[in-house]
Amino acid sequence: MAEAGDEGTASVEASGFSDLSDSELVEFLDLEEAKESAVSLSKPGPSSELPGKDDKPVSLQNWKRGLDVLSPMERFHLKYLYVTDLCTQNWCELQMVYGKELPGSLTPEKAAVLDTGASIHLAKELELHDLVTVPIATKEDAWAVKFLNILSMIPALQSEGRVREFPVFGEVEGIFLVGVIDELHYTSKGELELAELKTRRRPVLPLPAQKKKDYFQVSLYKYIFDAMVQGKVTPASLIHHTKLCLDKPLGPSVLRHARQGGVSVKSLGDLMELVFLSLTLSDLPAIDTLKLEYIHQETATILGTETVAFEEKEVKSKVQHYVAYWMGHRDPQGVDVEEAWKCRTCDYVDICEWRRGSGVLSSSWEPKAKKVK
DNA sequence: TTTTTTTTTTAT
Repeated sequence: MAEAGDEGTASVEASGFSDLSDSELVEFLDLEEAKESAVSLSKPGPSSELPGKDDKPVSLQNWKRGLDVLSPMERFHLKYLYVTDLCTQNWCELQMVYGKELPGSLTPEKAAVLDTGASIHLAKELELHDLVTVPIATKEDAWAVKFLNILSMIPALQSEGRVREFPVFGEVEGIFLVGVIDELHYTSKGELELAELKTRRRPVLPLPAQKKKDYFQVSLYKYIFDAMVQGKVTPASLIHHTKLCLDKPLGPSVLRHARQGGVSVKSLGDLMELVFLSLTLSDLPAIDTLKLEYIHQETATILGTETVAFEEKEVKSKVQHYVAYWMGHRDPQGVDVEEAWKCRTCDYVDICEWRRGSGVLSSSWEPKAKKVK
């Protein structure tokens, strides 16, 4: 399968400070506020002497306030979301928001666990097919590679009965979602099954809260995949959300890869039409079953296998609720008090507004508060 | 914007 290489990324990211848009500047301001909060949380000083409150020019404050009307989609400059964004949102909406605002920082410990998981997934994929790196220069190239993958995976699924890393995309409740299905295969009964592998550092099954998140993830995949094979995800919708330029010429390495794969295509538009036809005319069924498998990273012991029922109504209403945040129809929420234990693994626990606002910081959380008083 | 990779710290 083809992998998009990251040629050209450097020049994109090297854009100068002058390119900074208004809302990007606001993000920096927000960041400073967050730092202030963290400081005042750990060592509260005399409240009237908090610095910097009145320093900002009035015009700047008004400007900032005006930009508050931007939806999170606009504020973060997002054209679409990843399936896993909504899953993180399912775990804790505020944690997801902080992750978008302050990207990057991972503890080495956590990074190592993620890395191991990624390697196991890669090894699984390599069992099924080779990987080819295709250098890309534009987002059009990147999507072209994705399309070429779909074009080769559909016949592979129908003839060999199994593929991994199947790309999915489509509009759900007004928002465009993009993701990758871990594995699709036909069972002995001839049913199309989605299998999602979850590797775990410790040899125990996840808590219900995490299982719920995983159920939601596979449910979203089915929702989008089914829409794709039913012709509900149109090239027009794809173009509308991703703002792909059909007239931008594809890179030479992408064209070469297409040719080698037996796809004679001259433009991205051609390719999209081809994908649409292949998806809808290949007799691909909707996904019949959703399976999750949990294995131990170190020993590869199977910890458990679960089959999930697809509850369309429930998935839809959850997505509607999450989308309401992204569209700016409501503020983000933290976890309920009974799920405050999630905060223990959260990188943003020190700056989290939710914890201060909802009484979670009361005696049971900070026994010190009692002593001090 | 190339998606995803996975959750701790015990002892009661």
